[in-house]
Amino acid sequence: MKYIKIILADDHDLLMDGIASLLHDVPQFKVLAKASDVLQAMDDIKALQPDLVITDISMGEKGGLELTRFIASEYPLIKVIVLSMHDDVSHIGTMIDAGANGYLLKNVRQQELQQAIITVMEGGQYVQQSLSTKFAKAMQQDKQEKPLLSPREIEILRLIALEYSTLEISERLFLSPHTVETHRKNIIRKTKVKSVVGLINFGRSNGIL
Amino acid sequence: MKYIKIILADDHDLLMDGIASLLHDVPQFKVLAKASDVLQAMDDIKALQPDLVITDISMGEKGGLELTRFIASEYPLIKVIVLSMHDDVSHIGTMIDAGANGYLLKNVRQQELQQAIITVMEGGQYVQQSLSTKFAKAMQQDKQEKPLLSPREIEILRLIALEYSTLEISERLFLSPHTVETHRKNIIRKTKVKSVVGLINFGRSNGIL
DNA sequence: CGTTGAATACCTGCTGCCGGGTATTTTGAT
DNA sequence: ATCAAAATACCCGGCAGCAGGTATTCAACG
Repeated sequence: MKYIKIILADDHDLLMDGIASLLHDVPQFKVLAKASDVLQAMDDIKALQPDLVITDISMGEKGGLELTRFIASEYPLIKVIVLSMHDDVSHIGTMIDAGANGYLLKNVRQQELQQAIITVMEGGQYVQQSLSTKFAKAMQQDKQEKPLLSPREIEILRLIALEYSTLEISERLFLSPHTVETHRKNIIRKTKVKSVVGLINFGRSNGIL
Repeated sequence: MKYIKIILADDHDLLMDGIASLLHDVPQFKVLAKASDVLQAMDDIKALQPDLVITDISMGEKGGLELTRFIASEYPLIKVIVLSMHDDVSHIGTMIDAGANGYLLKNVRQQELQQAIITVMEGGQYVQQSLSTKFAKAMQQDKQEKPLLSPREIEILRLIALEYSTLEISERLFLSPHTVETHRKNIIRKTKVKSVVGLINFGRSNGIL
């Protein structure tokens, strides 16, 4: 492989231009295209067949996740490195599950970015140093803990967050209000929060909402 | 003025490196330093006396705002350009009030960044093209509409979002529970939401939380 | 085949949220 | 000096949310 062909996909053009500029310093990195939305990125991938795509986790409407899944299913040979603003551990797992090979924060230094690209292109996975500790801890917990909330409970939690009352939820899901009550109480018990407000906050910080 | 001396302050090192790299293309731009937190930025400003500081609105703990105010009060001759992830109109006003001379989104293109720097250094104000329309509209609204929520109401909304009950809030603010009740009811009336859940969502989408 | 967890449904009782008022004081703007 | 808005405080009534149970059905897993 002579060059590592790279496509950038991020809705922050400045960042993309910046990354592109940084990558220029390494001769074997070749930035083929910059895409600022998911559709354009997909087109570029089809047309240019890159070796690596560097994308943002939150490109407009959660596009980074979609894009990663698209690449993983359609072009499994193409590597994906995800950049993120958030050090939110739950997002890392989601992206890795979706098929990302690397996960970096946007506060990463040039050197570590280059290291990450090399590692990923050699077939490895690269999670930013400052994150790997935190992530490893979360993974251990995952092995012990069960999913905490059942699918049905998550569904109801989402509806609660959309301002539906218990009665409205029961009508929407063709359930008895009692059942919805029970679910909500179970959610509150499991998450150990005090009120609906706590539920919203829990959902946000755990990537459910 | 031979060079335009620039200091970058942003906790996303990658972005800073990128910007620095972009600015290299213009010979009369000279990046003196990169600071990844507010204190370091202040030190650098004192020591190096730049002509321009480019900073992020959300550097860790809302540091961009602090930094801008610091510069405006201590070194009024130094220009400030603010970069932001959000196209949230409310933030623009805050930063301009704090003394920022330019406001750009991180999706700005290299060319517009350079243009913004030149405009600002010539004594002008520069708000990104794609924002100026929206901003102008918001300004017009501001002349008609009032801030919707009063400072006290915002304070209480924040506490509600932190899972405090009415009673707890009243104790915390040394108020009668009745007063807190009144405030909450006024907030709900003003924002036209149905419940606390709606309040949280309102707060999130309006940058209050 | 038995057990376990998820999903369903119901009951009681209480607290706090919420909608509907009214009213005083303080503050800011004109 | 005056007027408007914000902040403070109180009252009443209704119902939803929440805590604490109990119980049945069904699918999954060993």
